[in-house]
Amino acid sequence: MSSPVRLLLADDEHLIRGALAALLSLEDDLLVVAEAATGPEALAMARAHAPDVAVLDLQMPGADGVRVATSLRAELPDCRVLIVTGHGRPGHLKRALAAGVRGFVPKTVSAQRLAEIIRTVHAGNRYVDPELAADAISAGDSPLTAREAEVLELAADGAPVTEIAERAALSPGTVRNYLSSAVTKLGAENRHTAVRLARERGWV
Amino acid sequence: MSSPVRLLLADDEHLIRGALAALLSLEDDLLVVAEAATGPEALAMARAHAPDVAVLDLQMPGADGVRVATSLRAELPDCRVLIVTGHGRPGHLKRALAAGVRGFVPKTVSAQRLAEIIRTVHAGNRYVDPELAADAISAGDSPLTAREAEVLELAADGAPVTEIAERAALSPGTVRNYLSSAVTKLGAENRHTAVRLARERGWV
DNA sequence: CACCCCGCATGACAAATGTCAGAAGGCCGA
DNA sequence: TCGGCCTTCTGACATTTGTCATGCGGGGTG
Repeated sequence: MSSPVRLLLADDEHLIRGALAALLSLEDDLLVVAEAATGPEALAMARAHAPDVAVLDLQMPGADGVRVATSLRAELPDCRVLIVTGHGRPGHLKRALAAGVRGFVPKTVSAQRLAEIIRTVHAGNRYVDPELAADAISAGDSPLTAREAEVLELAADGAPVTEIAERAALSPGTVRNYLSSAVTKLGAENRHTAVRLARERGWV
Repeated sequence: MSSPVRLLLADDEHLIRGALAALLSLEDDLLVVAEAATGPEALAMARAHAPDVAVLDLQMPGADGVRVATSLRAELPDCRVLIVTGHGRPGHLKRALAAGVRGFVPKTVSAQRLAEIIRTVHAGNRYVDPELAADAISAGDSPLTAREAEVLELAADGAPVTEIAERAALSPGTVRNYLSSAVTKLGAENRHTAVRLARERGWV
């Protein structure tokens, strides 16, 4: 047999990360060489250990999985990235693929499946959970322009228009226009439902 | 040594549940006798296997951990309940304790710690994560009246006042008054940030 | 019983928000 | 080069919120 697949595991929940490390170590062609709890930590660990495959949680403090994947792609092009996620939003998948991620799976898979998928990814193939893929396709592309999405994101935590305008360095009137067009494009009643809809589709 | 502690594991993420089961099985005084992926399933499994300790995820489809705990308390008073959660909101802890839960820990603990805590809970003691406990104490009690909380909850998804009024069978003016007082009590800028704050503190 | 708080309501006012029209400059593809 | 789209702005308007004063009835507590 050839040398084992060297893995980096990143997940902020110690319980999951530890358990996963233990389970994957049972497979004798897999070897966990590093663990991380945050985005930056994952990056540092990757630099230090140059793993074959990085298994990243999508939601982590610091920088999310996709962001880490982007940096990784630049710094360690040989390191394949596999993203695991609790609740898979359609848009995240698209972003992940755009960032050069090779695999995207929900946490509902079993450890056996995950081990197989790690091997698939390591072999240079891609793997995307069929259900998530179907969701992503049916959700379609975002109808929002870059600015509309940006302004909508700034509106996410309920900030008033003046604050959004400040943070986006735009005139308040412009902000309201973008918000208005985003709301109509999404078929929402107001900016807040618009934010929710965009979130659900992964467009923010 | 006495007979092992019989465990029920409930978590909707197969990956975590399986990994956890494997890890806890390594401890020779712990025995996983049942697993479940949803609230109702957890309940059915508990009835069928009468475990000593039920380890429940807080967020599960069907019925959340606290709901399951309440039912369990009535049907199987001898079954101790331990809740594990990803993001621990202060209010959840309070609700859980009120439901007779014996332990409450975040998923950031290690499997070793979890095993110890399971033993603690099985021995009849309680265990609450110190950090979560501190949060809960500092967050204090909800300053909202029942109606204020109700209206705030209905406002959560960005519905306009008229719709909230309809759904709550209240006059629109009354709704606005409740919203207004909730907003001032929470020190928020508007209803939406108020909803977010109340969510963070577990008051909705 | 008087008092106070809560639930519920109304009315009025100021501020924020949603919507529309119009206009200027930049960039890109036909 | 022209038309179309995106970005950015302004001004005006209707609607929705947020806030406050005030009123009435009910359920406790002292």
